[in-house]
Amino acid sequence: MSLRVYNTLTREKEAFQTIEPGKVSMYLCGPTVYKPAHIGHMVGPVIFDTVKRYLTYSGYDVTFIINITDVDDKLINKAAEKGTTVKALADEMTADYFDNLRLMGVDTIDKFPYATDHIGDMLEMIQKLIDNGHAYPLNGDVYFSVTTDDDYGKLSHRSVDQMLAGTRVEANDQKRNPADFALWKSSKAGEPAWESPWGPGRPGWHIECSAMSSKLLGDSIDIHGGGLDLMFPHHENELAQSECASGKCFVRYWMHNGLMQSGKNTGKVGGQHDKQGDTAAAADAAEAQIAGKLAGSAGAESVKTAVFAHCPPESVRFFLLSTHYRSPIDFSLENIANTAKGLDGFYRMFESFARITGGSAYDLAVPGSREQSTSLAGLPEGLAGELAGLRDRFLEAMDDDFNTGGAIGLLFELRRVINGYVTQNKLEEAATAEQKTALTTAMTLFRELAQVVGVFRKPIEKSSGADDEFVGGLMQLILELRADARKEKNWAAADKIRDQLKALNVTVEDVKDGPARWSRG
RNA sequence: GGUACCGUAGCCAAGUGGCCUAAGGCGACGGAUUGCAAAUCCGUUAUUUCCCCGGUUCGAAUCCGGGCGGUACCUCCA
Repeated sequence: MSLRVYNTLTREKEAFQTIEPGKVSMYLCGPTVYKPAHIGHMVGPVIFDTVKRYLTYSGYDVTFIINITDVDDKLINKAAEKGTTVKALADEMTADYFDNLRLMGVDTIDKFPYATDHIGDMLEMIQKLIDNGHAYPLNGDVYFSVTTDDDYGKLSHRSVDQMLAGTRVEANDQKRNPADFALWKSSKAGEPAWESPWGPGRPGWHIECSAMSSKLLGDSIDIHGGGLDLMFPHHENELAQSECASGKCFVRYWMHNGLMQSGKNTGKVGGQHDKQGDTAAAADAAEAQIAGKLAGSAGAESVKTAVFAHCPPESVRFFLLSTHYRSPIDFSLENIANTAKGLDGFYRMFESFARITGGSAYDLAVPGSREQSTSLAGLPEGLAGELAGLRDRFLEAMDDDFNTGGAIGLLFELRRVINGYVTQNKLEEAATAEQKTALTTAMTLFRELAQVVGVFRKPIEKSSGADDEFVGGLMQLILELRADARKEKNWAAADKIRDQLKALNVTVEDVKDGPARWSRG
């Protein structure tokens, strides 16, 4: 079985074949950095980070780029509103975006190009489009002429006529066709401006992605990703510009992820771009609600304060990946809490592993490629068979258009197999060297597959309270007193201590021999 | 109005022509274990069924048609 990818252009799953053997170029539309990142901004990066991980694991050499759009009308307006400069605002919001990506475990991006660093490339592309008759200047602006492109509309599968049918188009426009879109906009006084053959101005939306993609990855790339909301007009326009400029196929596989929605308050919470006026307003409203619900305060707020304060980033990542990337996903605290409960079982498995082997599951040397996958030789036959079967199913799921939901289901099954091995052989009580080796091998395979989807890579920060010397000492004392009571079969006292601690959100677990375990939260 | 997507158990969710007498998680119930718990393991939890109605097919959750319900997009400039 080999990799198949759903291509928005053809609306079909296609066998994955790269332009250059063994190499993959990926471009994902990043944010316009005019406000703090919201939870919807994290969807695309997490998904495509996972796509890159799997491609890398499968042996490809992947180059992955996410752009930062740091010049745009909204940015200009917002900066003016806040009494700051466009640059200062963009820098601040970019830093916030990066912070959130890091917390989500998104760290496979090779480069974040900034639109303002590539104005020259954009001017070049615009000039080329004018030269070959696909664009025309008009009063200091430059427009792309959609009627010169026979293919226009092939991505979103609609014709220019259809698009105009439902919209109120003001006819008193000098554009050749109402559907023509701006490549370059003349600037008004006080606005950020760059010199151009058509006078001072700034790039239109869309051109930055075309220019940077072709500059950094070449005229033809393998994968272009983004939220479903970007399919039209953004990607359609990018596609038109790029192919008209280069005369080559712009993108082999267009991949669009579903958008996040917020429970009852349905509607878009956010794709990767919130560049359109009306939808941005709707997104703001939805976002304000979420932020309000989560943080107890209204208004747009960064993910790290609005969301991560309530649910660990790993649970959010796991949640995003537990459904198919093309499906919409409902964001709610309840759903995340459900996911978090599932994760707890994995963390406990790691703790059990540490008790038995004396080592951390996180420190295992994990194979980074499918070819060098963990060897199951020497394992008990039944165990090896089960693990091998689950690995095959996991890879099959990922090969089928990155079915992370199915793959994560297999992670749960893997957990059950490992826990079963531990329980059946009573490894917590005593384990032979051979059994420890077998357990370590099984855990290595688990981590190998988990890192493919980017989870369980680092120990989570657990506020167990054990790191606090005072609390630790206190707990030790309390549990010793309880152990004494249990020795005397004074169950009333022992249960009272355990119940009262439970009321304080401290869970006590008795262990057959040795001190009881406790955890907080 | 146009263009798409979606509708699987109490909830989340995979599966998109036969291996489906439909993964997995959460929850619930029963058992092992425990002084009792917790954790873990085992079992049960959609049983002419995959929103409804028709059709294609030897065979459909999966394809086609029609309903019903939900969602998104139809830019910038003005």
